[in-house]
Amino acid sequence: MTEELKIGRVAREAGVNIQTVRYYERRGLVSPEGYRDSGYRLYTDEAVRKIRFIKNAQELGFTLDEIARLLKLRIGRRTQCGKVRTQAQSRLKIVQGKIEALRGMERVLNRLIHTCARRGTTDACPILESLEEGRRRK
Amino acid sequence: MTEELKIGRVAREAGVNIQTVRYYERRGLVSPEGYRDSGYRLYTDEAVRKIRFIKNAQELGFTLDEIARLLKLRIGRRTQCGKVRTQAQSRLKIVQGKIEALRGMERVLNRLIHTCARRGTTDACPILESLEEGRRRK
DNA sequence: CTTGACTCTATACTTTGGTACACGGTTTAT
DNA sequence: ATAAACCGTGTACCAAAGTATAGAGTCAAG
Repeated sequence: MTEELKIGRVAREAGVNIQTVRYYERRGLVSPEGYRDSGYRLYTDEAVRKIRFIKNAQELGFTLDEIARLLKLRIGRRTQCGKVRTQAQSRLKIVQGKIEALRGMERVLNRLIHTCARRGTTDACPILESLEEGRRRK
Repeated sequence: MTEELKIGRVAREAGVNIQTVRYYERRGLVSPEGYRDSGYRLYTDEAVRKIRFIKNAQELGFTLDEIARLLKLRIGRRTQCGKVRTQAQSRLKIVQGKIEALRGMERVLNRLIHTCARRGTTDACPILESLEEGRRRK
């Protein structure tokens, strides 16, 4: 069976501060499974996974509000499937846009690394050439 | 020839506030090409492109400090090529990591959208299954 | 059965990335 | 030549996402 964890353990395993765990609870992101009589919060390891997810998603430029919406994306017996699909589709577009932008960066960085190996200088600010798809070009 | 732009125009074209442009200058991200006698800043359209880059990069989870480093990545006549390559390589790894994570999200969202179309419910929190590569799996 | 490690709530402070005045000088279009 | 629209510096304020601290209660290992 999955052990019950107290907040300190959860924080340590997820690599965040204890206050952060409580902060996420206030923000509606991660709730304890239950409470002890003393008021101590009790978690399962799902909480640890959630917090790691949050941290990763932040690195990808999502805000806590967006992350909350991502975490709530699931289909229950009673949930309107249509709403979930709509949400998921709009999130998907955002994700795909980010992937595209990052691929632009990847391409430019690769070029920079190789240009470097052979001849000399690059122009003014090579990285600018990424992330500019679909704007006026010249 | 490329016209000279005053700060208001730059801000408008890049879709940010004038104060933001000055803020970026304080942060060492975007500098005017020169000044008028009156003290007015004068820019070229490179500034507009830079600011758009900054905004895009922020959406991808980069901080202003990281973005400053990205913008400085170029090979000059006198620049140590090795240092630039090292930097570029480490940035590249980060970019590729983000792409991988986003692909995980993409996969899960796609699955969710299709699961939705056919039968009913998904498990507890499907999105958690992305962004978890290389940790304990059960 | 005590002592050190842990937890609780509540409040205050911090950092990052901006925004908003206030007050005064400059440009430009009529 | 003058009003509307800009720009300059300086200072203050804001929101998001934490972090820190105080004061008090709880747990668990010897």
